[in-house]
Amino acid sequence: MVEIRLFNTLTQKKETFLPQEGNTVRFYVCGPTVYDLIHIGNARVFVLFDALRRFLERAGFRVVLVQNFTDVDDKIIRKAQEEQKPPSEIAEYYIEQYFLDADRLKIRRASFHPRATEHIPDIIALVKTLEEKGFTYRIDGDVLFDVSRFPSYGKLSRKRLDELQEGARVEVRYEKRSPADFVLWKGAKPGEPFWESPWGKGRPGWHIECSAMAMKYLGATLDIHAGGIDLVFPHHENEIAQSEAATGRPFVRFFLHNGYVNINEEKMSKSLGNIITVRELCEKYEPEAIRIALFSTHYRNPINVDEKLLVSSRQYVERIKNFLRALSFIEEKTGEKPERLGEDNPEVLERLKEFEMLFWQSLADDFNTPQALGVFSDFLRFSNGYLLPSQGKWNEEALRTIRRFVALVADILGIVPEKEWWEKEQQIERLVVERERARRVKDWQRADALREEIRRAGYIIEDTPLGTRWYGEEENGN
RNA sequence: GGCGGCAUAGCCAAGCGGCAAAGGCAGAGGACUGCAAAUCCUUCAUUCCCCGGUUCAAGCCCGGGUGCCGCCUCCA
Repeated sequence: MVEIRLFNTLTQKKETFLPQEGNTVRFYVCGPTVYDLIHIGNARVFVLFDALRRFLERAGFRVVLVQNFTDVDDKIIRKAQEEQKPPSEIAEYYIEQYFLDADRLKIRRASFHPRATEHIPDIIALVKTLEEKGFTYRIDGDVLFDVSRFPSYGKLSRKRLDELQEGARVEVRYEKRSPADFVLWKGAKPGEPFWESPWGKGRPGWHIECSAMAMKYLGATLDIHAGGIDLVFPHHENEIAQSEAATGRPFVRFFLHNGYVNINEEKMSKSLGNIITVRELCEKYEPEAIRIALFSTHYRNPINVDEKLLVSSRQYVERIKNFLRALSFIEEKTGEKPERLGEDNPEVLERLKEFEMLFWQSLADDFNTPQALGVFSDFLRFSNGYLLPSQGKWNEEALRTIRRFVALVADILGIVPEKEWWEKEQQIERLVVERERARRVKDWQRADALREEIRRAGYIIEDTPLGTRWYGEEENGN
């Protein structure tokens, strides 16, 4: 197994990754606030860290992945008021929508998807601990965290409290002791959802839920905590403060943050009105193409999503499909006639193993997906050449190795079209067989007519010395 | 004001001191083919924003400059 290195925001360096204990990886990803459909920026986070998790699993680790839902918060309450519905209904609805989109994008379920509202007692207990240890103070119905009591505050984002004060142009509704102090428990205003607590009716503050749930499911110290780079400050900084203040132990060993998604060179934001939802993206592009687009830039760099990128990614999916067709075709033909199976071919096997190793190394080096895609491209070209019908003979182990590598890539990156697509393909087979019959009697007119019919179904055919293959034409989305 | 990032071919994008600068998309030529498509082969940056420096050796390190961008405020 190769050494896995990951860039740790805490140290600003690539470090060798190993779990704190045994081979279990305790992995927490900040999930969505469920007040709207998820957008491509959210998708980058979830696709990325789901893939990292799959990679770790293939590397032999047992990964416990926790991804929360923030299901009580100002934005949800606002939306609920606008729509005249209870906040819980809004949250429930968008959680369902999240899973629809996530499934569509082939994002696997986390081990746990805890919700803030289902962990109120845990949150209250955590705030209480902080209060008992003297890290809090109260203003009106709110409980605040006193950052001055936590000397290493700012260690993640490399900010100093005095600098924060200078730059701060925050408008506060009351006098906090420091602008960086943040709310742990928020007193309820009329009409807002609330829970009973030692401090009266209220709800969790903005950061405390992640600490409470992360520690509940994963223990005091996480191996990996991940999210978008915008969460570094203040969200993750605050999580560290409150968690470590409460437990006296390090909260996170590796902090991983991915870069922004820009749309047509602009930051994606509500105010610019350039949000692209996963929902609308999926109408135009298949999930594999979207994933390839997201993987085409290293995760820590900003990625610019535009039509060009998506179209180029779609072309790449077409290439993978063509390769899969060629592979299945040869597997079939060698299955039919075992004499087409040749003897050993050490150079081919060696080459294939090299691709696998390079692929693995790319991902092990701070999850360098663009490089991994490069390796996969080289593999595709090599394999396509090997699978040329004119080769005449193929080695059984080589074919198996090719299959195995594709399965590995599919399993980790999820960029290989799967069953659904393949089954659809089979429907076309009848027509192709019929056309072959026509060609055998040199009935070109009939053959071309059949080709036209196949083309209308969205497929293009190709004649080879071993018989006819067929390809999808410019398939997109769905 | 404080902190950080990025600048590589028409477009996208790896590269983290060492043979002729990955890969994708687009483009060009060839092979194969009844036609066609796919595929394969070849080709496509004497050069990595600019200027100095370190080194036997630099997109890769150091100094300076220019240009983008982000964070410090809810945000993935």
